[in-house]
Amino acid sequence: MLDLAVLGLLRRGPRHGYDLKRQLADLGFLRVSFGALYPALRRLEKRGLIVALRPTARRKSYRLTPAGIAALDELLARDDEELEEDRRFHLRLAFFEFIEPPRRLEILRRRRSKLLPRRAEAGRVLRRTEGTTADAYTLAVIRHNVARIEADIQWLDELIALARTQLQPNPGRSS
Amino acid sequence: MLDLAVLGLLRRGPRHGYDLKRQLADLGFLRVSFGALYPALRRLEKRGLIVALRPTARRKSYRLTPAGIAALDELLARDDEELEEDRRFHLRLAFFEFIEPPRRLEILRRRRSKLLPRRAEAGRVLRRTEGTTADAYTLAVIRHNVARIEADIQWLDELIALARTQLQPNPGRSS
DNA sequence: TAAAGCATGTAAGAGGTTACATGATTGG
DNA sequence: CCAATCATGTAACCTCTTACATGCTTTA
Repeated sequence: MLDLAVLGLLRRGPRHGYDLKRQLADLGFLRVSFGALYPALRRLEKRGLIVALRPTARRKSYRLTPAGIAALDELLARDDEELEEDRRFHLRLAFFEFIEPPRRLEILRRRRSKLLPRRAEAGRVLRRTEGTTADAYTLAVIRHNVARIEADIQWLDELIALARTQLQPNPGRSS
Repeated sequence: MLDLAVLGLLRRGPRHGYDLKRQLADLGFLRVSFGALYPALRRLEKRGLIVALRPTARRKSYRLTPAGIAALDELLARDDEELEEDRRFHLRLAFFEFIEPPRRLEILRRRRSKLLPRRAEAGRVLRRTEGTTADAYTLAVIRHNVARIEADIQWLDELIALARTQLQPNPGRSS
């Protein structure tokens, strides 16, 4: 999770630890402490996925190695996860620029197929709750859950359509 | 995090571990493994917050103790968190039925004040990206981020209005 | 009665948080 | 020059995931 985030950010260009933490927070859904970040950078460096640029200065910037790029590609392609589904998906989304169009389509479709049963379950919960004496507040929360999943599915449909056009931008012509 | 979720679910009535895992998954944003859940139950039992009902049967159901209710109240009231902001908020929302109306209003307003700078930052990212040669895809993702935060803020405003009416349901009368 | 699902649990290892320690740089 | 912020790092502790082990209950 953190590895994926760090490799993805470094793919955009060299960064130092302090800066990475800031950008991680800017993603909105991934905050991390220095006690997690610095050891993670050491691990990645030891595995040869990143290298420190100026080890002697005040700041220690890191750059992705070819092996790091390959590792990022592998992490972005993988999708067997059970836990942390939502976060991983949003993280992939943040780094979609580094994913090939055909793979994007796969990821979006898989995500859609995971949201469908959730919408069904959320709908069941809503119908079940509407029959009880739950207060207006609890109902609003449940309704919002349904609406949010619904909106996400619709948005996914738009992205899937867009991804399909990007698959063959100009049929009949080259480039 | 897990403690809060378990205590909240048990506040609705006695449950056993296997069932708790299912209901946790039904919340949509919190999946947990048995290797985390069962030790967590033991910890909570050792702290006197929950008690096992029928320790000899196949199923081991737990019930909240008065100390458990107090601990839940304390966890729901607390809001100093930096990490896991979004998840904790959604968890609180799921257990809003156990929070006093005045406290609800506090929580919603605090959440709102945390989303505002995020919207600002997301907007900056969008304007910055629109000026570059980013592909339609990346742009759609960024636009969606802005739209999602915007929708969340609007929804919060509705909930805040609702919470205010619940504060004094019938002004002028008692109960 | 065999298979599938229910249900609880433990051990090893990975990774995270919190708290602490340290020093450089910038702004008042 | 002093305070605040930038910046990196370590150690203790805790919790989670993964993998494994075990036994009960329902269904075909």
